[in-house]
Formats: sequence, C-alpha cells, structure tokens
Amino acid sequence: MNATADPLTRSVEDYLKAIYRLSPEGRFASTRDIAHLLELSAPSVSGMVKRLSELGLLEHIPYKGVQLTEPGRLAALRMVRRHRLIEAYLVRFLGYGWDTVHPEAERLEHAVSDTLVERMAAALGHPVADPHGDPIPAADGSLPELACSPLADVPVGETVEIRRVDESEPERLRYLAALGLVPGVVVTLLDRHPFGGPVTVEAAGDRHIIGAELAQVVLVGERETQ
Amino acid sequence: MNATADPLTRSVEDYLKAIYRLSPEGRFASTRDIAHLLELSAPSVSGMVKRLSELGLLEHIPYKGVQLTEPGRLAALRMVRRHRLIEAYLVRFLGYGWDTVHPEAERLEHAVSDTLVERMAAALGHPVADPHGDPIPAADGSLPELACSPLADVPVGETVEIRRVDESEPERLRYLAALGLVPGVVVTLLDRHPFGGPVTVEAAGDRHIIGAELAQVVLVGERETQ
DNA sequence: CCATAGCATTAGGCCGGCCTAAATCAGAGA
DNA sequence: TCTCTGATTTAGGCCGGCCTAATGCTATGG
Repeated sequence: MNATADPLTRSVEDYLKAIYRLSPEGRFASTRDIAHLLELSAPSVSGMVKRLSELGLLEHIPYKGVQLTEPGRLAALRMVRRHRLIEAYLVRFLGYGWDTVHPEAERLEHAVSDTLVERMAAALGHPVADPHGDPIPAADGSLPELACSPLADVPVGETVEIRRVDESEPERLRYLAALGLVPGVVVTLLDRHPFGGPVTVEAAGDRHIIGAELAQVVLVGERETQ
Repeated sequence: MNATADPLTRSVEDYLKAIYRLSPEGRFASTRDIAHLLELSAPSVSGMVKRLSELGLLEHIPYKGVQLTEPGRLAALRMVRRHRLIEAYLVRFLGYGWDTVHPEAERLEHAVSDTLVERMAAALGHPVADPHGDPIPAADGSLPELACSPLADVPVGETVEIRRVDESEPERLRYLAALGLVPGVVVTLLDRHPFGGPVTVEAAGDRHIIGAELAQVVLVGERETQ
C-alpha cells in the first residue's frame, strides 16, 4: 500500500497494460490470461501480482483474479496514451506503416518522458485516435468514447464511415490498407450473403468482398465527417 | 568470447559509451573513472568489466584498465550515433532546447530501433553534427573529423565560425545561447586580455566578453560556410 | 628498499524478474 | 457427495546488476 509513486519499471508497466486490456468494466483478469498475453509463466504472474497489490496498483482475490485499482488504472491509461500517440506520430512523421508501427511504439512507450509525449501530441494536433482508430486517452485518463459497430452488422444499403480496425494482425492490416479500407473512409454496404457469409462494400468507387470474420473486426460509425 | 551479438542490455550500452569516452586512441580507461562517470561503485564496474571482456567487447588488463575491442568500439559508436541523431531530431522537430535535450536522448537511445534512427537521420537530411556541434558517427562507425580549436586560442583580428560547444553544462549552454554563440555563427575576435584573461568577440553585430574558461570549451574553425 | 596511500578486486548479499517442480484449491460432473 | 481436472499458488533457483566490507596490488617517495 504505497500512496505515491516511485517510477514504475518497464515490467510493471507492461503488466498494468495487459491487465487493463483483460479486465474491462470491473471484471477480473485471470493469472492464466495475463501470463498468456505477456508470454510469461503463470508463477511469474502470481509473483508480480503479489507485488503490484502491495503497491496498491491492483486488487487480487486469490484463485479468482485481479482488478486494477484507480491508481493502477490511471497508470495503465497513461501507457495506452503514450503508445497510441507514439504510433500516430511515427506514422504521420516518420514513415511508419500502420502494420509495422506497433513494436517500435511498444519499446518507446517505456522510454519517453511526459514532456516528449505531449510535444508529439501537440505536433499531431492532439488527435483523439491512433492510426488504427483506437481512441487515445486524455492526459487526465478520460477516454473518448466513439460509438461504432462491426461492418458485419451494417444493414444493406447503408453508408457508413470506417472508424477503427483491430490492430493485432499486421497481415490483416496490410490487406485492409491495400483495399483502401482505413479509418475515415466512407463505405456503402451493397450486399450481404446469408448464414454469416461475406459482405460486399463499395469504397471510393471500388467494390470489395469482405469475409465475415474480417467484417467483424472492422468497426464503423455514422458518417458525420463534415 | 562471443562472436556474434545477442542484443546488449541498457546497462551494457551505457558502460560501452562511457568507456568509449574515457579511452581515446588506444588509451586505457580506469575502473575508477568509469565508476565515477556512471555514478556506480568500483566493484560494480569490476564485475561488469569481467562480463564485457568475456563477451569480447573489451580487453581488460588487471590493475591497469580497460580498452574497447573493435566490436566494442562499434557498439559504442552506434550508441553515440543514436544519441546525437536523437538530440538533433528532438531539437529540430519537437521543440527541445540544446540545454535540455540530453536526458531525453539518454533514455531514447536504448529504445529506438535502427530503422527509426535512420528515419530520423533522413528527416534531418543526414546531418554530420548534433546541435552542440558534436560529430555524428556514420552507420558504419566512421567518425567525421572536424578540425577545430578553442576560441581562446584564436589570434586577435581573425574571423572564425563556431563549430562545437561542450554540452556537459546546461547552464553554460543557456548562457551561450542567450549570447547567440551557437555552432554555425561567425565571430570575430576583437581583443584578448593577457595572462589568461577574457576575450572580446563580435558576433552578429554584438560584442561579448567571454571568460577564459568559457573560451576554452567553445571550439571554432575556419570560416568556410558558403 | 620498504611503507603506505590509493586504486582494484574478491567475497558475499540484496532485489527485480524470470523459471520449473511441487503442492493446493475450486468447480464440474459422476 | 466425491473425484478429478485444470488453474493457481508456493517453494526454490538462476541471472543481471547493483551494493558494502574486506582483501590485494602497485607505485611513489622517503
């Protein structure tokens, strides 16, 4: 139970980020899932969890799981902010592609100062989303919510804007980029095949057939870019 | 004696950089000086030196000192390149001052990829010196030599160009910047007081009196900017 | 030529962060 | 209710990287 913060280690930062991802909205993250996400053994996670709960960064209910405390959540959001701003900066100013930027940001997020992060944010014009459309938490930890739903669920005939794309598969990102299906692009849903079949969309004059799985991870929202 | 390279740790990178600084031209760096520079205890250095010599990165003559091998020297120069390019980038594109940029670069140099470093270099137009005028080693480890001598030694009446300024004292950097005495600026030596006294210079129409100590760490060269 | 000062090294310990092996728990199904 | 399986935790160990205390070397100057 440590009220104030000595600087967190790289490892601790990674744990917090992982737990943040794995425990949305007051749910618990399991040791196993954390271990899997960080590619560590379960006992390593058990050990670190003990230390983090002593630091007051999370709450651990043995054999049940783990949940971030408010300080832990803020620390995690701080890392998410860094990561996404760094990604946005590298793509915009240093020629990175949205499919290759992740690992670089993963290392830099532990090394940059708050000052540098904020300068990058300023250089970018304080964006609210990274190149994949993932929302960037504000410096105070508030998270811009953007309403979106899977392309797979859009009714036939409707025109929507791509908002966000799952970033976990570089290969998939390359494919989507080749099709021009990136956040900000407006698409019209022309057709849907039954029983979880593919959808046909039109974007910038081109037609594309998108498999059901892919259409699940492309998130869209009301077209409202003015 | 490890022929090829697993990635070096942050600590190892810092040791190599320190030893590089402390052992110019085939001279030996002492345990004590390394410890002092890195703010570590002497036994810690002894221990690390043993490991680094087993890795083939340096040669250790007990009770005499330490010298980088060729692989060690290249690794050190790689870090120096990174550091100076990062400094140049942060000053040019992210609003850092030459007096504040050092600590940021000190952390980033361990985190950036070769790719990112080279992209920064390209964005800068492949500079040969950092904001303090320190030469940037090429990617192959070759170091651009730039001939320069202390402002203190310039004959009265001569006009020279500022090439390089010792970067170790932020306060001094701020003072020099306030006077406009930064690399690239052309100055004329108007007067020198005897017995190691101050010199008077003119730069951009202003006259400044520069103490002897300061005039030692401001390095100048032939004016040849065309 | 020897004493001593000062630097260097060895000895031994601590902490963060990881591991494997062994023990323990909880929940599902018989 | 009991058993078994899979997840979790505890036990114990290793390595990198640091420390202090104790020991050892070397070179200088008396």
